[in-house]
Amino acid sequence: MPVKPVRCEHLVPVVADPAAGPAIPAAACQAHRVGVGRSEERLSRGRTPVDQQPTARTVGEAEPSDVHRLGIVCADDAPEAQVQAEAAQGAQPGGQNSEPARKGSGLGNLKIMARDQRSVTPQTEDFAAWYNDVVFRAELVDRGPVRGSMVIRPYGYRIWELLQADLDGRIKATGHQNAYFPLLIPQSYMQREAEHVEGFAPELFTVTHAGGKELEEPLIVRPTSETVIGEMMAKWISSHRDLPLLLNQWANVLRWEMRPRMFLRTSEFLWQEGHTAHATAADATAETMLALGFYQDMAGQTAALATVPGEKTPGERFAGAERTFTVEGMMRDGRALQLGTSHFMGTNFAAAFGITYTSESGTAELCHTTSWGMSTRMIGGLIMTHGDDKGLVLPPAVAPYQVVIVPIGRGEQVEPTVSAAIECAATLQRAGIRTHVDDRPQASPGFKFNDWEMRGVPIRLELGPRELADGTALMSRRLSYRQPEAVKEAIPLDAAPDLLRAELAAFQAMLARRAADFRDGHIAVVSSWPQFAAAVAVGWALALHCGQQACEDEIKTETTATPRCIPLAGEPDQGACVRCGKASAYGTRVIFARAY
RNA sequence: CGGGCUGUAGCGCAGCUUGGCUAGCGCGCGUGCUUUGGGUGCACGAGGCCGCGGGUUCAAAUCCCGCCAGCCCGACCA
Repeated sequence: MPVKPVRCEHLVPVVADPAAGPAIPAAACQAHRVGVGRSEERLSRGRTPVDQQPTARTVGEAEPSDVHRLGIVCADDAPEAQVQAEAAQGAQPGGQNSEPARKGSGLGNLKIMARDQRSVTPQTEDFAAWYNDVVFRAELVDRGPVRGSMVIRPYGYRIWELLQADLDGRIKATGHQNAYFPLLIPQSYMQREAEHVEGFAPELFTVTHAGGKELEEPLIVRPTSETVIGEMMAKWISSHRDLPLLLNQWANVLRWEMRPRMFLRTSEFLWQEGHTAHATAADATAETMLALGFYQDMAGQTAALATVPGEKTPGERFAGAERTFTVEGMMRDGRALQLGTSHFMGTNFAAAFGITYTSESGTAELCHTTSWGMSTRMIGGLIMTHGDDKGLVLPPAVAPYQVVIVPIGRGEQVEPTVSAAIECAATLQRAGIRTHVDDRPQASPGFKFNDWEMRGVPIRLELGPRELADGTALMSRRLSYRQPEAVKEAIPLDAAPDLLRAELAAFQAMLARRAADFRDGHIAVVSSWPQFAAAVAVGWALALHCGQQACEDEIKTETTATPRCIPLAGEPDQGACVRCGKASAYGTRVIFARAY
């Protein structure tokens, strides 16, 4: 992935929006937490006569192959100018009704709750509040009863399943096999690799009692599975013929979190962890890079995220690893999010767990191991990369519903429009397009439009008497290529499957392109400390660094920015450290950014 | 764990300063009518251990102490 550096002066505010009105102090936004409505119940209760035909309602699901087909699209479908226009578009304030609420005099500003409860906090006003509004209102998650826990609701879980299916395919296609290892790990296992224990000690959950009695040896709830899997690998590997051993598991892990944040930092999260053992360091290194490629590819092709792959600096390395690699994503507020990570362990774990093999020449040798993971955090990355003031924006490849059909009609027209919608959905479904019919009788069309836009559905079709008469549907995109956004387009129903497939592919490409442009526009090559500080305030800084831990710490204290990675594609460069002036390390520039 | 803020109906809030009427309002929810092409309107209705536990008082949503939870800012992290 090429890093296109721009000069510092090209940096722009994260979201340029002169129309957004006065900024409101974050403290005042307290009042703004948005709760979760009951529309889930509504969905299940709103039975209509037409609904007795169960085939049609949210008909089926696309085949995994369709997901891949949609996911891999060319990024050049949308002309640059349109993409630029979109970027500006995304920054516009949300729904039509949010305007009156935002103006208002001094006192009004303190009472933000005066704003329409139906719209989300604008990103420019408070990005964190915006994020919270979106995850709850789009019904991706709900809060669990225990601090730091998260309930992933059906709409959010479907996104995870789509990501999962994509990555699982990539993992299996390269010869890895899925397995499952236990949640509970003897405490002694954790202690065998010195750095590993030390690194994880502050975040461990420990089980001290079972069956009403205190355990002789406490159990650890896995924060990651290197230790159990290492133990099993030692048992399973004896000859070079057993290598490489390529394992993966989909699992939950628990790590105590001081400051939970939905998807980004919760005490329990879902992930995939790959664990492999190899004869040589070269093989293991190649594996490490292969896995990193999974994440980079899936982030770019499927999630439409813009990333920079690189190596972690020693201070950011995984506990127990020799080298750690990462795929860093750029969020719309200019912060970095680690989307996937891949570790070369050398022989550290092999030595700790006795993972050895007999070589061809008969000598006993230590294996070289790797591990790599991608978690539900990726969903947070999706939200913060594509979302706007109307709410979520989902790339078609991971959208639970790629198309939502809103039947429109009153009185006697309800039945025919709803059945037409259901029929249309069935056709699209057969064409591999995930389609949903919103036939809630009590909600007005306008409400549904806003609702599905908030939930990020890429394409909406309106089907009313007029369309029925001439065999068309009115299509509108969550983000359009044209201005003004509200433009709707009539499409012939009989050509809908092909047309929509193309639309979805174009939409996917447009998002990927937009994200890449945003990333490139927010990475600045900096050569002085003031430039550095300015750059990390709004985006990423590409800087020469001495590599000293103390210097890193100072940078962090002063700017809250940390080294995110040493880009793999970084051009050779050296000189004075941007902070302390000593000779630079790493042979190339390092990305510094504020991170999640 | 430190600093700041907040817990009253599903959600958003008022009431608390100065203790006392039946604890209110908006949205949402239910029923009926009316409506439906960008967040329909009207009527009626349901819904509240006022975060939890103690204390002061004739009397506590209101005052005092403790605890718990959530949000924002710092140290940790996929």
